[in-house]
Amino acid sequence: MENRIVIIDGNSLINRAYYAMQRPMITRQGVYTQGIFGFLNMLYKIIEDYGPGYMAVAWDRKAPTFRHKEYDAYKAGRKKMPPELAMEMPLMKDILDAMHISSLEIDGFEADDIIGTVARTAEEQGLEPLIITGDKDALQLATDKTKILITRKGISEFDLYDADKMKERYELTPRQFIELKGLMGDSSDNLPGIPGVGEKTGIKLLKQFGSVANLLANTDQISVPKLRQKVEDNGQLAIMSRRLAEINTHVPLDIDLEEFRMEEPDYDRLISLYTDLELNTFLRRIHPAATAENTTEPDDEEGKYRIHDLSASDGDILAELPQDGNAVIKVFGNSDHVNKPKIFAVALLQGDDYYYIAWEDEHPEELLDRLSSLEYIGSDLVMDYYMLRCLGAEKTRTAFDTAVAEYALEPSKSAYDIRTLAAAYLHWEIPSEKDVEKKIRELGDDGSAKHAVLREYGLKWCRAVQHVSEEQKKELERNDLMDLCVSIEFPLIEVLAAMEADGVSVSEEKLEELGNGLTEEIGRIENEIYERAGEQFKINSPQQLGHILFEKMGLPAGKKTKRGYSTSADVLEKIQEEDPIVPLVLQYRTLTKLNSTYIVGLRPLIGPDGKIHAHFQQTVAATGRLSCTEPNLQNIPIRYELGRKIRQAFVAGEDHVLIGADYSQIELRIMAHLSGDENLISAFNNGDDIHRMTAARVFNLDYDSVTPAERSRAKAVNFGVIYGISGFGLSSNLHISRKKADEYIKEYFAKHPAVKSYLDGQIDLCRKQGYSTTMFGRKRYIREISSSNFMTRQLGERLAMNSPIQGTAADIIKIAMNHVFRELEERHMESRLILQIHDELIICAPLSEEEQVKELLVRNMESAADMKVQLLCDMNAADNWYDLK
DNA sequence: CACGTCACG
DNA sequence: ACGTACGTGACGTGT
Repeated sequence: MENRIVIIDGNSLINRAYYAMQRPMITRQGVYTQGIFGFLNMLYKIIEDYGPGYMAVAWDRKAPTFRHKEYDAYKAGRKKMPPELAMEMPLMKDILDAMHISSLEIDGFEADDIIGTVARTAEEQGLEPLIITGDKDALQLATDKTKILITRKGISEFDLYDADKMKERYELTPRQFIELKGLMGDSSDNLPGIPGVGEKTGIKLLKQFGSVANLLANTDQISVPKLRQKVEDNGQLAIMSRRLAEINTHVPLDIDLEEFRMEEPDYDRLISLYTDLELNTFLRRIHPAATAENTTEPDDEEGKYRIHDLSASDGDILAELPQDGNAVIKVFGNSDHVNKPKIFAVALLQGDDYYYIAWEDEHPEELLDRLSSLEYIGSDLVMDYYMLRCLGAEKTRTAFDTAVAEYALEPSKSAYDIRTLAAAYLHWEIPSEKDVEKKIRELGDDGSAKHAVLREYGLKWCRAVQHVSEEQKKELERNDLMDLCVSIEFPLIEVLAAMEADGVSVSEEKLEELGNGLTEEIGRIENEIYERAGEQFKINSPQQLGHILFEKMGLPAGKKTKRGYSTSADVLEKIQEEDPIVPLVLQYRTLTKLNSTYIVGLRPLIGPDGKIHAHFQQTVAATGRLSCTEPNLQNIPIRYELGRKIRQAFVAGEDHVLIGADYSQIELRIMAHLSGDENLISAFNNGDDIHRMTAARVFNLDYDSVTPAERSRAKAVNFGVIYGISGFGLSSNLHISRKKADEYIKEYFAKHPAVKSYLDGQIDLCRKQGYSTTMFGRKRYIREISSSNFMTRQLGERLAMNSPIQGTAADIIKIAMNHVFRELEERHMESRLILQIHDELIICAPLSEEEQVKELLVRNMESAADMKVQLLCDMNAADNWYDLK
């Protein structure tokens, strides 16, 4: 719409954007961007939806008492802008400037007044104003030409108001909206209005009297005596509130509407701003337009590549392929991790030679061997390796992985795909998988069309990986992270791929049997719960359950959640004795959890080979740990017998045995080492029971007289220390008073002063550097630590204490995995590492290798790091996971 | 898609 | 006065 002018309330929108984001967005340099991010999302949406010909953004710049001397407390109730958001403001204005969108601000006036003035002027000159704000005050500006968009649900949705819609919604004209505010006031603006008059009464009065002035002149006509009294008593407040509520549409502003006309942005500046602010979504979005003139077009040098268009079935393919060295690789295929993956094509880039191998089932036996002789550069290589390994490749060595490298640089990011990285590092636009699929569909799904598309896409991909990796190498060096990548993370990739490809054997029969038992029991309990409740309801719905327990049955409710009563296990456990329905509900929860997650959820993930091939993800956990999905094999039940039985379904298979070893107290040992606390070190090196020892020290007991209950309390204290101790946390965990918990902590630190100074030191260091570091140099940026919000800052401090410990443990077991994998390989053994559960490794071994594996597993794990305290493992063997204890 | 809940280390 | 233990993933419910 060419004659549409969009006028935005900048403060209102960036505020809403800032608070709508539940997680902070911060760049590596520590610049907050969540307000900008939300603002831009909204801005782009408006431009797309309305295509305005003109646009301007208005900002508040008002000394509070300048205009409204009458009422000093005006807006005193408003919260000050947090510094995190304040630092975003100049950047936001820079971005708008680069977009050639005018920012309007005048000392002494609010954005509202500027908006009102611009809208009035624009309307007089024949334009159609559209006002965007989160503040309902602006509704008074609506006319038949001027429309108002009010944000809803944060900033993602809008309600459109014009004069008609106002009439419909409020039964008032826009001008009467000012009168309404005069009557009801506005607590956020600290406008008093008439006490006791809200929206309902206000509208009723205005329908009768039309305005505040008319109302006050005719108070005798107010039918309700109490209301009449209130109006008469507070007439002055209403008049003042009304005056303050009215937006000034005549601020001193020279308006030349032509200055607001939409223009092409300054792409260079915008790209540099988006890059610095790590706003990759927007970088990508402006890219197609920007590249045309402003950045290196990645395609213009494509001519320099020698394209080798090959087919796996070619007799002489081996002669065509590189013999050795590094190559960028991208394997196209389908791997759902249940069925055997199918490779469709392999793309390789070595120097200026680009090889595209259309994959055929018929191919020389040596083809996979040849592919095993290269070292690879890729992006998320574990996927490529998984497919190659499932088809028989035995070696998949890594020179570089852009996803893993980026994770090392910044482990809390949400996306590490090459599209995002290419946009961030190179300003290149790589087509998305979706675009590629669409293109293939359009061309018809025959093989040659698909190959044509993938051949082109593969080269783009490989070139992006190549260039991104060069940039990342510099960054890794600058940040001392190259070593972590080269000696731990990159070698681990093929270990994970092999673990995924080998998979874990699962007995479907056993699972079925366990499932039947559960289903039967669930049915019984379900009926009993319905009987006791007197009705049927969804027991797993916290909302419905809360209604039944706390309203219908009148049981004492504990904490509340946003939506109502909390029905979490710790709340229910406290009222277990009150009614037999409570323990039944707890039991029902346990059983349905086990059944739906670990029986029903697991079954479809078992492949035709009788195995589960879970994904081990290397770029998810901010501390450096691995994570495991589809299914998560790192949270298979163990603590309680009933759930633990699920492990019976995970089996070694015929003539095989499972061998598992787990580190004993690895995190406490790491803390002993890092802090250098002599008491802890000697306790560990003496082989003492550390929880018992802690109990003796903290509760002033004799080591030998510590009871199991005391030991268990001490264990919670030890965990507390690792998690970044807080009195509240410990007290709620142990169900003791806050005071008692504080005493324990005080006593712990008194007995372990080195631990205290170590943890304090970690907080200090993190505050200075902005990140925490593990023994092996892994970093985690912790912006929370310099937050102005107390809660957030405390969280940051806990993270600063915990991350080096949890992260070092992650480093150590990764090193052990690398060593175990390599030794099995070098000794040409058939045993396979199949699982990692944070402090535990499990190998599936042929019976003939059992003894060798037991030795090598423990040896490699215990020697993975050199510390002031010994690393010790417990080790077991059995033909199923349950018996591995 | 967010939330509450609960499984693991 | 704030209202918290650290790190994950999957499920069912309800918007």
